[in-house]
Amino acid sequence: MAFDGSSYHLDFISTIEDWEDELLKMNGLSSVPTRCHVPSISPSNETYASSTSSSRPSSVSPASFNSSSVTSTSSPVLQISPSPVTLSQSVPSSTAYRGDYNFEISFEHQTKETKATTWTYSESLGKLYVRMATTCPIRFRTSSEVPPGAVIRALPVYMRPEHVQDAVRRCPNHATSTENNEDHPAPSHLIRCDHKMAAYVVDPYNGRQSVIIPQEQAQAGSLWVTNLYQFMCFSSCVGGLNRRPMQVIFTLERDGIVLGRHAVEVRICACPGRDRRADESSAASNSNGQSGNRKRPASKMNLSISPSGKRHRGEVFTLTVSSRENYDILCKIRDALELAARIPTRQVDQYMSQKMAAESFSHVNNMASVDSKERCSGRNVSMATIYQSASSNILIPQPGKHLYNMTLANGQSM
Amino acid sequence: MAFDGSSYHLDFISTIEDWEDELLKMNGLSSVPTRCHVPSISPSNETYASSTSSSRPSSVSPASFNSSSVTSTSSPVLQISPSPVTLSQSVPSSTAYRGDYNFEISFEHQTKETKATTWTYSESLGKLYVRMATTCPIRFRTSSEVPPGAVIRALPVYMRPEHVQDAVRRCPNHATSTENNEDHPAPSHLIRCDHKMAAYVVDPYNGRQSVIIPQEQAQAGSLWVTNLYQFMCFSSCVGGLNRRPMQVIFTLERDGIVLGRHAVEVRICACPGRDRRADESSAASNSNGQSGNRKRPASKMNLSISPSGKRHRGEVFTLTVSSRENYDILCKIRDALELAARIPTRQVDQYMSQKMAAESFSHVNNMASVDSKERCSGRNVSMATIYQSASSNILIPQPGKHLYNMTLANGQSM
DNA sequence: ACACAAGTAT
DNA sequence: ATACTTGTGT
Ligand SMILES: [Zn+2]
Ligand SMILES: [Zn+2]
Repeated sequence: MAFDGSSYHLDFISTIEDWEDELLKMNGLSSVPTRCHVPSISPSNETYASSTSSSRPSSVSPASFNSSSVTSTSSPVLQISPSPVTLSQSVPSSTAYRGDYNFEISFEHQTKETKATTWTYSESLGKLYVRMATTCPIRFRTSSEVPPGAVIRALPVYMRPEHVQDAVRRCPNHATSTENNEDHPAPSHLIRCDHKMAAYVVDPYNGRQSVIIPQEQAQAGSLWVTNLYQFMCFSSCVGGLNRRPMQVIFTLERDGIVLGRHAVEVRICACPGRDRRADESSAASNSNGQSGNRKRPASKMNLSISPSGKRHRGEVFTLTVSSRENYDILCKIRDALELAARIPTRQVDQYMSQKMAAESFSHVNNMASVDSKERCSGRNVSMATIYQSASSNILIPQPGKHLYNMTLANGQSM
Repeated sequence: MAFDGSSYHLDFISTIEDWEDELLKMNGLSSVPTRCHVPSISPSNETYASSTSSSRPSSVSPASFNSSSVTSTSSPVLQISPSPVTLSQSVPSSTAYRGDYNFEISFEHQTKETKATTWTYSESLGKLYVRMATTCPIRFRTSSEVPPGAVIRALPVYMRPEHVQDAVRRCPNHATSTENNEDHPAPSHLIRCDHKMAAYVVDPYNGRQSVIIPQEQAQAGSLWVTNLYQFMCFSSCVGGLNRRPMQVIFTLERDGIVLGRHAVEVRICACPGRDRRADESSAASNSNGQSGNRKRPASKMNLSISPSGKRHRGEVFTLTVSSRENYDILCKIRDALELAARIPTRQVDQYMSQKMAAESFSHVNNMASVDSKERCSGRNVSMATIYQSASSNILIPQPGKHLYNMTLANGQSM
């Protein structure tokens, strides 16, 4: 029996009995003869219908995008035989069901970080917004008398009737990338759980992929047990979820019997905060008469920006430089100058006033600081000056009587 | 010998000699002993470094996204041994070269369909906009005396210095999808040619994929031969081109020798018309005074809301300069750099390719001219270099052995 | 052809 | 955090 620190590898379990033994130990029990709480699980490679020369015939025929030509991974995962209630029906139930053990899930109340948060849960929409491949804590509660050997399964299911029958799996891009997949037992699974006992399951009959972890009792004084989940594709991933709304069905199971169930719609995206806000406001605007928010400025009505000043036409000057390093620098500078010339006057003004405002803080008392207005006029040094300077090497300062200081914004990559 | 009606399958050619025989027959010649005009081509499966149980070891180790775990396809393609001039250099030349046979390419003049067109070519930008997986006619011209056995190769190459060394290939999603890949010999190739003699080639040393077709003489009364190409990923495909600008290098070759070359930047997108228009108007707004078109609705945020463009970073570096003249110059440069940093990547890329195109006319024979690609990397001179240069006065060029020339657009008012 | 959606660069 | 890019639905 061995842990790999994050997720369970079948490499280290010779049989499902080992997993069950470990599970029971966690519940303070020793291995018992009846190990059927996860019925008929038998280890096997996760195998897709594929054109590879895999010697093991695959019984999985996933419905979604092109899985038939996806390479077979050699990652060990559990393959579970029919678990009628949970998996093998073509449309798993998503009905909330507390059950006899008061199975509940919830999300931590977030500490006011509404912005660049990695996940956020909308109570009003019952929808979780989570950034791809980040860790999202989900809390589970059961009454204390849950029999040992129970597990919590997380199963993703499409919400629209047209798609419910499709198994939810990662898109080929993400499933076959090395990114995040190194040493992971189930690269093609959308949902991962950081639990060390996590086992990745694929239903041989409908190809649905899920992850199970043992149900554990909350620690003393706590009602909730927190488990860490990761979602490994965007809801928008082409060839995968492909913008199809999806929910995760969490079931408390024992002996293949569902003891409790809760479903949460999950949107996996790059900007959970933005998207939640957008969803909630559009929901608000149509549920009540809140004409409140339009989503869009009605297109081309947009006030067009003033076209920037016209540029004189195509005359070209040639500057000869006798050092490669200076040549490179000057190329960069020329490019910056010519690009800068494309910026609308308004933006330049904005930049300038920012600059001036910023510099009112940066004056160092023992240095001469050129007055902003005066400095601005520095912009009018003629290009010829620089040409001359560069080509005649007079960039060598005269041993100075004054020190000027100049501030530069960070992040300038040259 | 058999045709499949659209592209050439190695299934039907037992050896490259068959391909060559056919090629010569098309040129009105019978098979001849010397078949080396496509050097050392040997048929083989295209095989990626992969974790599949393919018994055939792969010599190809492509650079791009996750190819190492992509399934091996069983589609036959040609694998070409080193063709030094064209393929095996890590950065293939893209210099236009008419050569002795006046090799030229062009695009049909489009019949006013500016809208939902499937492809459009911008003469001003030298850039082709084409919808993915549609057929795009490209016209080739050579003088009539081209020796028999010549081929035309289409090789995609990334344009930015950071990516030029990556082989351009389809993203895993599209490469492994069944869509468009049924019976195609090269599902992972970005570029397809509808020619019945098309042969798909992969360089075993750098993984670059290309397609070759025989060069043919124009029909009587016509200068041009039209060939039909397809581009099988979006320029934006995640895990593939991934928004990286790309060009296609067309070479006229015989016996592995490049007889002529032309490169065309290609953007594969969903809306060629829209995107061309966007590119051209952003280009126009800089190069001439065409106040005509704005590029952007100017994001009403800018107009209505706080002008307080906050510097996210706010870090400020202070540079001391001991000459007033240099101080003025550096102020100007700093402003240009910081303004230039606000320009969207796309516009910068466009500026760069215009620059490169313009310079192809300005090469002066008795001056060393730094290759455009190489020069681009000059943009990566770190800011620290300039700081250092400016503050330690090392802008003094070493008495040069080379003269570099640099062109500057007019109208730069400093 | 327009407008939205949603990842990403800045 | 903002706003641009770009595929997609209508
Ligand atoms: Zn994905
Ligand atoms: Zn693609």
